[in-house]
Amino acid sequence: MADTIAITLPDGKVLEQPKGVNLGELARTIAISLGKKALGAVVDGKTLDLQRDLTANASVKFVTEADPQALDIIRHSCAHLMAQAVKRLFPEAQFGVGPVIENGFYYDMKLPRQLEPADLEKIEAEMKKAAGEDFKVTRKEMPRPDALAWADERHDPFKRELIEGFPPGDAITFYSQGEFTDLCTGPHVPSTGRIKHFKLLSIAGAYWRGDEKRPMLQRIYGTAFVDAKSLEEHLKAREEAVKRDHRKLGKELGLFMFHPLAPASPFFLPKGALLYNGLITYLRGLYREFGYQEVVTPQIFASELWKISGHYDNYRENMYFTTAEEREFGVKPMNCPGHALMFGSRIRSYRELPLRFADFGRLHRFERSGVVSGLTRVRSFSQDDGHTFLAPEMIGEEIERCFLLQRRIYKDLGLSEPTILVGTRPEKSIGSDEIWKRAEALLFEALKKLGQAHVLNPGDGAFYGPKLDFQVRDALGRAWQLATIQLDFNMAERFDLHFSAQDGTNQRPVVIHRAILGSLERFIGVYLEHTGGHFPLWLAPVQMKVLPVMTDVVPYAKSVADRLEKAGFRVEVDERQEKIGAMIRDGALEKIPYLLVVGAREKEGGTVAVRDHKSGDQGAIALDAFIVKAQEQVGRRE
RNA sequence: GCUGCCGUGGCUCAGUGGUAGAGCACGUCCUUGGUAAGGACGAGGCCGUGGGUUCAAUCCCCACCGGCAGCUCCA
Repeated sequence: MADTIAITLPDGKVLEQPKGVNLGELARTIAISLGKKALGAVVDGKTLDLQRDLTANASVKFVTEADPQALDIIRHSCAHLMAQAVKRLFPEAQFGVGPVIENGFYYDMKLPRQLEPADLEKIEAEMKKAAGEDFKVTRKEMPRPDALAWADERHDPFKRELIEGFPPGDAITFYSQGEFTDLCTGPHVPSTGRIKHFKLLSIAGAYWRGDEKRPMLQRIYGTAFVDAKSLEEHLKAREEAVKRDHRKLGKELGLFMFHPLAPASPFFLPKGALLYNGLITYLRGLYREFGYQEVVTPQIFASELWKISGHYDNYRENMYFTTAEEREFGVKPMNCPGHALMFGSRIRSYRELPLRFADFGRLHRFERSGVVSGLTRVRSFSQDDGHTFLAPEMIGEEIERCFLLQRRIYKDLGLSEPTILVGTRPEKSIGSDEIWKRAEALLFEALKKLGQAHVLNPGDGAFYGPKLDFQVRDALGRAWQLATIQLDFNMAERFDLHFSAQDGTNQRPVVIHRAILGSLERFIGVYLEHTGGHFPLWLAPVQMKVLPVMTDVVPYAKSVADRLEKAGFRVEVDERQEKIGAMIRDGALEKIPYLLVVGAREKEGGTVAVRDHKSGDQGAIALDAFIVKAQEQVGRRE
């Protein structure tokens, strides 16, 4: 009985097999077709190669192209295939790491010369060749000294470093395909012929081990899919994403611009300013509802403030400084210290709490030149910033309030669900264990109460308290933090803030920092990509444009625009002597929600022929009726 | 900041060691047109900036400025 094992299949069937049965053979035993289709197997929850043997009872599910694990296996093997091709073309190549990432894979390598885009095609061609040779992929374990010898023999210091980093007792595994062998834990496809649908995408630099003090390697990004259609779709989606790039849309729609004399600092053009201020007006309405009081605070503070707040020690290299009358001043990178000064400017009572300050103040941060990008990472911006000063027992309720505000705003703006990251206590932190535990528990409680999905990000809290970050992705799949809710047990201490509690004692307030859109700039960037520039009626910089069919009706078009303006809409009239088709085309390209065509017929009947940017020609409707409908639509924030 | 790439009319982009082109946009004129581009003519460029190589540089080299991708960073 020791020489057989029981294998449980996904359908519950149990197979008795000799001990040491090979997974590939097992697949063929179950069905010839499965033997052909299988790429690997999930054994007791772990994904393994088909060449592995089973020595104990196990539950086994074979991975075919239909399974989600297939993609990872294929991509990882594709990274190896790429390395094999590179090694053929550049025998001196040294390799770093080549992992699977969200939409593909990459491999870092040191090459004798800089790669050019044309090289990708050559490498790809070589990959196709190696795949066509359909090498069997074999796994073998090596003792540590042999593994190190292998790395040295290949003159591959990076691999050597990786091997040295492994725990001494562990088996070190290698995978070979044809003439190529690589250090790897696998799993991999059974043979290179199984990798069919792939594409190399880009070349970039990347520091060895992500450390900017270590050498920079060349990184090739690529992707692979199980079938041609998925690959095609993915490549197409990438192209589409480029069309939605907010920098392109912002230029095309005349929303904002940049100038070399103010690097990384957006200029909002009239239409962009309408959008910007429209968002602020909207937020102000909510602030009244949610109990925030807006304040206006200085732009520049004496450096003493930044020494109190800790920015001078921790954040100085990201700040702008100036000296006047021999006194050093710093431009604010954040609003919180200013708010702390306001809170501390007089004796505070528990009756005033929670005290909520909101601030749209302009912030400046010196971001390193390589990190700035469009509206998503800028040096001059404004946040929908708010700080609540409150007694510790109010934290739970206040967090919930922040959540309600966030949900309301994201719903009104039609944003997709953000990923919520919970940053818990980092290694370097201040405050007692008790208060941290309590604060973290309160965050989790609020998440639970509201049924919010979230991801744990252990140790990612601020040094002064735990936080929630709300992440969304831009058109190119890059993640951006928009909202944040942070608990702060530090500020009251540093600024010596206190309030008179009900029992007559002085107590330290806790501070909650929160921003819902994050920065207006970044939000507009992400929102542009989210909407593709098709803003809802209530936010559109130009909500409607009146198009006269011929010059005779321009006066009527103007009177229509006048009525609409009086009804509160942002309207333009196309007075060019163009054909109606051209006006419609241009209006559509400007992504204006409503185009109102007026000719003799409309003038006669006091109507407008409505063209909805989503559904096209809607026919004529009385102007009054249109105004009512549009106002209702604005009210619904559609 | 690091690695690489890029910088030509307002925009999108061709192009060449002998001081420049297209389409769109713009202007004028013609056209009075009904749901995604009517026509003709015209104006518009220190070819990012500064050095160098050369008889000659928008083109080659260097530096700087700005942008893009990735890395690192985002208290």
